[in-house]
Amino acid sequence: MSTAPRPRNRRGQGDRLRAELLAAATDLLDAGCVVTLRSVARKTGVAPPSIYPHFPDQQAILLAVARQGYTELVSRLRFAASVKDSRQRLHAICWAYLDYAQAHPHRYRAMALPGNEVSRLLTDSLAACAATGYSTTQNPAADAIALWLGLHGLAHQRAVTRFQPWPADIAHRVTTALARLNPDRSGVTETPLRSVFRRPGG
Amino acid sequence: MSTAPRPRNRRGQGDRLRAELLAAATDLLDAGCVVTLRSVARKTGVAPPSIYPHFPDQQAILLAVARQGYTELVSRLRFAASVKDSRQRLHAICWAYLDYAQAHPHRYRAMALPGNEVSRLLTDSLAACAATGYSTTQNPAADAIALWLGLHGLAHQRAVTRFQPWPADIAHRVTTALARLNPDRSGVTETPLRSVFRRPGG
DNA sequence: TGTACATCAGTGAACGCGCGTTCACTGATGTAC
DNA sequence: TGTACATCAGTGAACGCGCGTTCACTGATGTAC
Repeated sequence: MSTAPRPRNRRGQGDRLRAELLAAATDLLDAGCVVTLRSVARKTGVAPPSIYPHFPDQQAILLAVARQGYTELVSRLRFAASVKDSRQRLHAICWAYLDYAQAHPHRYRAMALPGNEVSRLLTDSLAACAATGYSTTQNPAADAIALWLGLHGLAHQRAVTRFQPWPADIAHRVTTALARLNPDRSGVTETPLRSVFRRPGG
Repeated sequence: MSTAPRPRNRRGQGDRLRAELLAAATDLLDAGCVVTLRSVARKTGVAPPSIYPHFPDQQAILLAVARQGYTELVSRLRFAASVKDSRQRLHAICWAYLDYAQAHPHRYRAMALPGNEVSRLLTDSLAACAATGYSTTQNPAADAIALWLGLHGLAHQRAVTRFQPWPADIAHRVTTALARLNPDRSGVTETPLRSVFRRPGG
């Protein structure tokens, strides 16, 4: 299975390799493989030293992957933040966050989340929810951070462990509680928990 | 600096080395060093092959460290669960959890938390809080998991990032919200957030 | 329009390193007789 | 009480491997004249 050798970029297009390396590193990470300088080179179809003009060392590659992942996550959150109704907007942002983490668990784990941007988006929606009376929060900024930390806990634990005997509405529980949303049954499926989750002494 | 050679265990005491290896691996992990078979052997003052009678391979060592850490964490939570008042008990458990994670951040990260035992302890206290009227939870078991995930998010993010521009009462916010505790100002310090945390547009 | 040359994009071989794991071994110590 | 022997606790040297990084290089391609 000798693949055709990767065609060399034209003159002036050298930066394309950087993008290819980044994509290869992302693929390796997502596949749960070790991201080494040599594995990235192999995956890209390039000799190991070819990486150096583009990245100073191996951890710079992983850093770039993480940064790109974070940027992508934030852009999805921003899109979710375009929902009109403040309560639905808050839910959309939370769901987008959890979806992204679930879709790319390894990538999510590798991201050292600064959280500032996430919190800012959540703060805006949370403040809007407070203004509309959806939320009883007294401090949207602080509760936005609390909400983000809750989302992170759920997202991370989902990314780390395989079997999760949690109630099906766990995400809803975490978000509504931390956002201090008033009880509102619209669109909420109260799943029968007994099937997936055994209550103590029950 | 040639240290005196480690004295060989007496006959029948061979299992002591296992404990020494485990302690060395824990120290290395806590110090943020790489835990390799050879580094553990070095730290213990023993030749690399000496490990094999005690652990089948390197990841078995790390697994044992993680398991021991989890056991220790749970025992601390159990101790915290001896507090009488249900509300204070819940807080004690949460605080013990966060304290342990903060005291051993690397160890905490290495622990693949099963969470079952943690959730069980939280469920009991949460059910007690509901009975006393402290908490408005309708489903202590499910909310205990939500609470645990929130604690995990906070603990993990604390363990991962250095600088955390979060409000000082963030732990209190996360726990009370997820435990659905009624507002109760007893013993709660409402810290001035403006100093550590900038509100949007403020 | 032709050609010499600089530059660009990437190669191939080699290095030293720490790793996990194997093998045959050593010397102390308890035990059977 | 003495002694041969089995066992135990651990060693030392060696292996093959993949790693990050270096070095001098190659060949295509754009550009100045």
